[in-house]
Amino acid sequence: MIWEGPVVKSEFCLAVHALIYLSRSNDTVSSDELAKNICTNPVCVRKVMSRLKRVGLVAASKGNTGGYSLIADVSQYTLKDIAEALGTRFVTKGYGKDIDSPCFENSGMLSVMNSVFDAMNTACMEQLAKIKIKDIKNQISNNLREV
Amino acid sequence: MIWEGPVVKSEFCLAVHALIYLSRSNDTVSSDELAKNICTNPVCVRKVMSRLKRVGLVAASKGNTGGYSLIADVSQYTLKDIAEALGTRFVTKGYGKDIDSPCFENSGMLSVMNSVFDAMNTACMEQLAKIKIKDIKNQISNNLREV
DNA sequence: ATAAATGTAATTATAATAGTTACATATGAT
DNA sequence: ATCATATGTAACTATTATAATTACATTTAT
Repeated sequence: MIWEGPVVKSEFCLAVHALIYLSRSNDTVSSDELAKNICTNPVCVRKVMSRLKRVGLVAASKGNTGGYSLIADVSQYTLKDIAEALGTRFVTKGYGKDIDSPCFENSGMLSVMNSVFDAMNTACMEQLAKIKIKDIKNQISNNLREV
Repeated sequence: MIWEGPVVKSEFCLAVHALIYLSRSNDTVSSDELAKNICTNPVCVRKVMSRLKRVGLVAASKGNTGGYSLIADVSQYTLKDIAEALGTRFVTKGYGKDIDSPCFENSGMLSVMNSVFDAMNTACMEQLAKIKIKDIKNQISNNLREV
């Protein structure tokens, strides 16, 4: 059975962080090591990484010397690639929590607003398509230099 | 003292819904009536409407015959106008919940990701600038016709 | 064999959001 | 004047969403 829950922003961040960490390592990296570096939990790491693996963004190996590693040069991947791999939605659907309330089911308001949220989420994805992992890495090193 | 909390998506929806309701009414409308129509709470309505009032999108009057009413024709307002009036952020900042964790404060990762979120939120706003209240009203009536 | 890794279900803990209560203030109607 | 009824907003509670943890099955190099 495969885990198919909704994927939220923090998992997107985790993925970006992990991919950059992997790109700096020559060896495979375990979920424990990644978790320590990202200040999160190994299980959260594995949940995210297993999704990246399914889409072919990373390789995972089990056993004593196992862990995660990159398949190709990740620098050219865009943030959109990552978001799509995870199924992240930055603007969720739903009219607050009253999705099934009688006020909306007949007014059409819900579906209209949902299409607005879809359009916004698409706009987010287009924005992410402009940003490559490489760009994030460059900005980080720039920041470090300033410090 | 003025309420300055974070404004979330559901409050944006509430505002859109309320403005459309007001545009169909000739009289002033109380928060009770609006709440009933939007399936929410009168206090939530008042919190949102008081923000719209501060920006001049609606008028509010107290007393026996009081309530909310439109100042000008709201049809030409865009959804961006409403979002800005409320201070709604559709893509929040912050790297999950670990904003102050030691993993980010020195890496620059947090500020880099925050600028990504800012860019996404701006993209959302630009998308909303393309949509007028009038468009939402038209779509609703179209939907009603189909039913 | 076994130690150590991933994969994921199930549970618990925490944070974000929505709803409610309470009350101060204002105002039109009588 | 007073009274019923409206907004404005703080403080609290309830609910939902998200993150972290526990547990364990599976895999694999040593």
